Amino acid sequence: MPVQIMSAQEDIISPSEESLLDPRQARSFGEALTLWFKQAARDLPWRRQRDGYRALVSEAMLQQTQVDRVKEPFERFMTRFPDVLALADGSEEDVLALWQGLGYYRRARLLHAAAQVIRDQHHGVVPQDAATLLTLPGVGRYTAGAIASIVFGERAPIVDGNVARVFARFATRSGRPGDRDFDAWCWTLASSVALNVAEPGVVNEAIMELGATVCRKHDPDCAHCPVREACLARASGETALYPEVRVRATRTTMHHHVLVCIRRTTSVSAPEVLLVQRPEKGLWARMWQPPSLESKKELMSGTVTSRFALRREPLDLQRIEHRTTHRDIIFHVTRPDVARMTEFSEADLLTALGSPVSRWHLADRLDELGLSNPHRRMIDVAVSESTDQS
DNA sequence: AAGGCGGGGTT
DNA sequence: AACCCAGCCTT
Repeated sequence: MPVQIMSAQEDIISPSEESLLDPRQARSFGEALTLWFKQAARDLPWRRQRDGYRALVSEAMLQQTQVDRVKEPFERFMTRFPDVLALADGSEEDVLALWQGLGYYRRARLLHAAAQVIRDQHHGVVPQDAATLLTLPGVGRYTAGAIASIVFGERAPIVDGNVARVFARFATRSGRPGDRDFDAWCWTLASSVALNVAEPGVVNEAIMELGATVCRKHDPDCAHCPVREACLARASGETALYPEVRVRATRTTMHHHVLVCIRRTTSVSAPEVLLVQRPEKGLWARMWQPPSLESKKELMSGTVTSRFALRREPLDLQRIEHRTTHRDIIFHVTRPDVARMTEFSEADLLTALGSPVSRWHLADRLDELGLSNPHRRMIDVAVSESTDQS
């Protein structure tokens, strides 16, 4: 008998539809996916050896980040912090540096904090059950369920973007991810799967893998889907209609007026760049960058130079556009003439910018610190041009 | 419940 | 140019 969604009887208190796979159908669904996964699974770094720590690190990196972008940073991270105690004892600066380029840098600090909780409250052993994992910083119900089920075999459900897409198509369920009813339906369905299949961790990972490689958002490869016979969207040719599109946040534009100061203490020494640490909260929290002013609108050149405590016009101004999901940032990069560096007071400059924490750092060792990609790039450009001139 | 949080690949 | 991604935390 093919796998089919069965509607549960109406709940008097909650009239919202609750769909469940009955146990027999869940087992059939899981069996098909298990067989498929065992021959179709990609070779990924965190799958080669399974343990709680590797799962914790990989799942943190994979939050809202595509698999291909995580492979290299994961290997780097595991080399530098091979176990949870090494991570817990590491500095936040090193952790942020290793997170370079991954984005959503708060994840790095939360992972660091989680490692310290594990060291201090769990005898240095990564918890193995979803309920305890859920108490760790940066670990939500998806991450807790993923580690508990995939590594330790717990019957814990997981729903990520892939799972939601597979379920929505399989059952032609209307609604959009992020919508309360839709999300609750997904978690209910995931629970009925986890509770009834032989290997819940394998099936959980298989559903995600299916969503990532076969049941793709665009151009799904239904011909190679192990559950195509039971998929309602496939039957009606409506895979493109599920799930419904998520409502998008509006994007705002910000202007960052950046001063890239480069010095050489002697003519032969390597160049150094002046860096400040960003505030505790907000964009690129506690990461390093050249001093800057941020504003909604572009500041006049005179305003910038006076606020920067510079008496003369800067030599050049480079415009760099950087876009993220939530904002467009236009960097206006000013590079003071090295010969004029003595004409302003570094302390006055930093006071004017409200940047209490600063340091001169070797420009060829930026990989020791956490810097955003655009800041790293603009420093590299400035250093290479200053080297050309000398 | 809604908004903030990166960056790059894909369409 | 717009979309999305192995989500989570804060307000």
